[in-house]
Amino acid sequence: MSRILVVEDNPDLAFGLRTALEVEGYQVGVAEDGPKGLTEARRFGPDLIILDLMLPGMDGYRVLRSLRESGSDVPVLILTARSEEADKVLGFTTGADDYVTKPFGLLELLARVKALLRRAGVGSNGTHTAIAQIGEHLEVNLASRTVHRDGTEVSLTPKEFELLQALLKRRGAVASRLELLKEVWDYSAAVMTRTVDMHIAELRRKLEENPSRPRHILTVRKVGYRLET
Amino acid sequence: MSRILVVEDNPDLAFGLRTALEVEGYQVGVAEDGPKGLTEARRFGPDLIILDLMLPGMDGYRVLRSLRESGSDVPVLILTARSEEADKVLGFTTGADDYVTKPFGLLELLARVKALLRRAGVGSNGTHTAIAQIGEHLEVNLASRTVHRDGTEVSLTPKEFELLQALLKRRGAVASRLELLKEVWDYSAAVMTRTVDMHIAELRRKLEENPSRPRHILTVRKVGYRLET
DNA sequence: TTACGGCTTACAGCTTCCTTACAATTCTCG
DNA sequence: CGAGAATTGTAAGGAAGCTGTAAGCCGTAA
Repeated sequence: MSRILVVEDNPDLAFGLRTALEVEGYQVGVAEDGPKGLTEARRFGPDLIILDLMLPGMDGYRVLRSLRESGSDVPVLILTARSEEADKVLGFTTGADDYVTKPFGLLELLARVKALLRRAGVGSNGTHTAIAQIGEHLEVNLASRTVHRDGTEVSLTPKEFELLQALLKRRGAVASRLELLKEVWDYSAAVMTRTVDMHIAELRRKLEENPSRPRHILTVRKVGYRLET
Repeated sequence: MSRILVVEDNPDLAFGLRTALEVEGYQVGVAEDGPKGLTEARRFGPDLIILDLMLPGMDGYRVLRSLRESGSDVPVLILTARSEEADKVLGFTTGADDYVTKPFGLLELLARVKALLRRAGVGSNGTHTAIAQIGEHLEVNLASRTVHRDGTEVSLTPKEFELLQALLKRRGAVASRLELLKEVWDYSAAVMTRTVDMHIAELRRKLEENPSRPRHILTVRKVGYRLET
């Protein structure tokens, strides 16, 4: 399912949005201020961001601007109490995709979210057209099936790339060995084998700065692995 | 410049919108009822449609629905006096991309139009260039179906040219063997055959400087090929 | 008939995979 | 805290799989 990041400092509103969005089947992340929003946008890799304009510290415009300056193309829906036309125009000019003023109807908001995701070409399973970032150094391009580390291409074998893709799909969450076996190797039974581990080691060797002390492809003992971005 | 179709029966409002949009540099078409809107959508080929919901005869929802049913993916901004949340949700569900209620601010509307065009990936002009460049040395002229390498013509067979065209359509992204078979050979089933590979080899021989070390027509193991420009 | 394009087949060469064995690490329990 | 057990990391080699490419057949058009 698609991933949505809510950047909102009001805990009640944030909770309400998270709940409503989760009921709709989205994976939701929440950040309570601007800088955290920017960090999460990179780490969480959302397909859409709902951004409050009135944030403590760094206001929403600045968040949006630095998001766009960093090359992100993720759809942004601005949520705010300011209903002046000039504010709206400023929001759109800065690179927003929609602008909803409080108080708003939840159903309308959900409908707008869905419309934005539809337009941005995100399928129901979060088919990113874009490039996924992992940490500071790694970029994964799903369309061309290439991976770049600090700008230079790293060549992965087909299995390695599929495994990375499977991890990426679950980024932040654990991928169990069985899940990975099913998805990458389409095993039906839970054959005990070290195949997954071996390919993980290979990925680490190619992608991690220090393969013996991985910072992105982490081990979850007794279960499987987790990709931290 | 982008083309915008306004479907609006109120002449004053239609005129106002047309003027405002033209000032912004858009090419504007106007239709005063639903059926004409549909006709114009096909004839005029707009990059965006501004659609009033309250139209004589055929209402806006029906226009939108039959537009989408006919396979059109053009962004649609609904413009209406109805501000009930249920109406908005219905609008989005039917396939609208934005929903603005009257009375509206002209600047806001223009900003929303611009945001929609941006998101839909419509540049400031059309996207149809007849000549495609591949690297430093190759030029592909789609209109005359010729390929030039360093200025001198390379003769491709019809199949070779179609294959190149299919790769070109996806430049940067992977084209799977099955996709290529479907598109160039219109195969329905996934017959296992080496035909694609053979023609790729032929293309490389004719287009690449060093066919055994291709720089443009790249192999993506287990999947297919990728054209890098 | 000849020339050409298009397709299949065959095989060589290379890449990729998986298994196994052993090392290293982490956990558990006395 | 320490020993043993469980779990994960990793290197290596043979087997399997994939792609590149040459050769040949067939149908069609000149």
